[in-house]
Amino acid sequence: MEKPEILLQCLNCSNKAECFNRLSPKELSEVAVSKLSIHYKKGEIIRKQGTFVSSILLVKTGIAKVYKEFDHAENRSIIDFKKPGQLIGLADIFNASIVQYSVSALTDCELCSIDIRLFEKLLNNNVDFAVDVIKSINFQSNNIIDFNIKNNFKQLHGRIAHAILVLAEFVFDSDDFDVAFTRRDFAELTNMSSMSVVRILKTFRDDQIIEIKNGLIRIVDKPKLEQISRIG
Amino acid sequence: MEKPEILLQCLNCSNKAECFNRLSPKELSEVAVSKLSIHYKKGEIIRKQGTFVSSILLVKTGIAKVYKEFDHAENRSIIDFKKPGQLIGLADIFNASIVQYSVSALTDCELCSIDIRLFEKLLNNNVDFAVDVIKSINFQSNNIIDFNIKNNFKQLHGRIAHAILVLAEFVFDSDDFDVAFTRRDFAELTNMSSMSVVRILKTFRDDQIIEIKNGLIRIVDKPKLEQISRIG
DNA sequence: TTATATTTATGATTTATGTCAGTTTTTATT
DNA sequence: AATAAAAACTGACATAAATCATAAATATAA
Repeated sequence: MEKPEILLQCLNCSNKAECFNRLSPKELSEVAVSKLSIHYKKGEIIRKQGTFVSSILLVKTGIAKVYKEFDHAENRSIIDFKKPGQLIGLADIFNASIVQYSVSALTDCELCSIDIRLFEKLLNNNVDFAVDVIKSINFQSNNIIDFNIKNNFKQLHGRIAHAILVLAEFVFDSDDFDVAFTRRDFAELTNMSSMSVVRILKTFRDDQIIEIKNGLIRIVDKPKLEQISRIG
Repeated sequence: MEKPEILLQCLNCSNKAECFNRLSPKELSEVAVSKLSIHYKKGEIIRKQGTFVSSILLVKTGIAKVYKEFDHAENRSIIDFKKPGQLIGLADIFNASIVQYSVSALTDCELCSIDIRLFEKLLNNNVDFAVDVIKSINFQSNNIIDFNIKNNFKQLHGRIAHAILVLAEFVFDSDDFDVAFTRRDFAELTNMSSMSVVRILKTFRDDQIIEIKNGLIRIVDKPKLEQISRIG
């Protein structure tokens, strides 16, 4: 018996989040038939803090940034990035029914949207799935907390060095960024003013620790960057 | 048929974490017979970052503080507090097998220790239990992240005001603290130097926003404190 | 292309916060 | 009660970092 194409789409998806491997074929087909595929352009808002939770999203391509807003969005703080294979919205599960963090597209993104009721049903019926979700949630929040604490202990130079290293290793998967990351993004990630970010990126460039071409960063002297991150 | 006393202990425990209500009597009795009851004196280390995970702990009485250590413990950052009914160690589940956060007794504490293997077995066998654990984990980590971001946006006066309000509302459950919270604790919670904490608590006292008697804080002018927290 | 908005850059200045050194008070221990 | 140890306090000082003002460079739209 031939499987319907729509099921194969999810079955063969190479960017599936790990936990979906715990679903039975029947469960996965439920996801497959009801999921929505959406495309976001760079800068578009994917999920807005304060709205009702309606879905869990899977990043298929692109990178999304997760941030918290305060005081009518004048103040923002970037707390995480989502790349292919990662789920957006796990932090909202069984918590409030209100979205906790805004998410926007750092690059063009393709996402799959899964109805939150289906997702919670799967959790309630499949303990392997639930256990894997616990694993993901813990992994994510421990990383967020860890980044924040390390950031807090550093002075500005160390913060930027640390942020660049983390972005290279865990977000862009390369020392040669192909994603535009603005000074303001750095500021919102590291809790400093964008003026200071400008200044410090400048000194890093002058000292030939990084290169900036067309607004894209490339790490030139990684050991130096690691040293600055450690001591500063 | 009479239930054995040891089972009743857990069944009737008034400080049980919510998720244990999802366990069957048989499962709860497994916990009851294997759990260990431990007493810690104020200041003692309950759980040490970097060691192997061996247990999940339930706070029965007292308050514990959760913190992260860096550079051989010279730098510490308090990230959470645990009070009766709350579980310690959920962040370590299915993550690494290494304890992520140190925990020490802020006051004398009575804890129940549950073998991590039993706890993970229960998770794997009881989906209602697992779902409730997801709920707890999300609740905790969202609060930690929220506190941190708010703290980061404030200046020193606002940080201390915010910290005092959060401690009163969510940790000590009273505007009249009965728990000694040192200047250094404030510093490690709000990411500032203890000298600055001293100064600011002094101005709060001079301005009759708080009272400090025997080292214990009492909130006198809550609206003022809220205002400082908001604007500063 | 021009026009407009956004981002980046830079110097001068102010402010916030940490550091250091010394003193007093409180807490713990014998 | 006496002693030691830790915590809290205070002022002077240094410095890190934000703010302001303004210009240059890019990106975006008409």
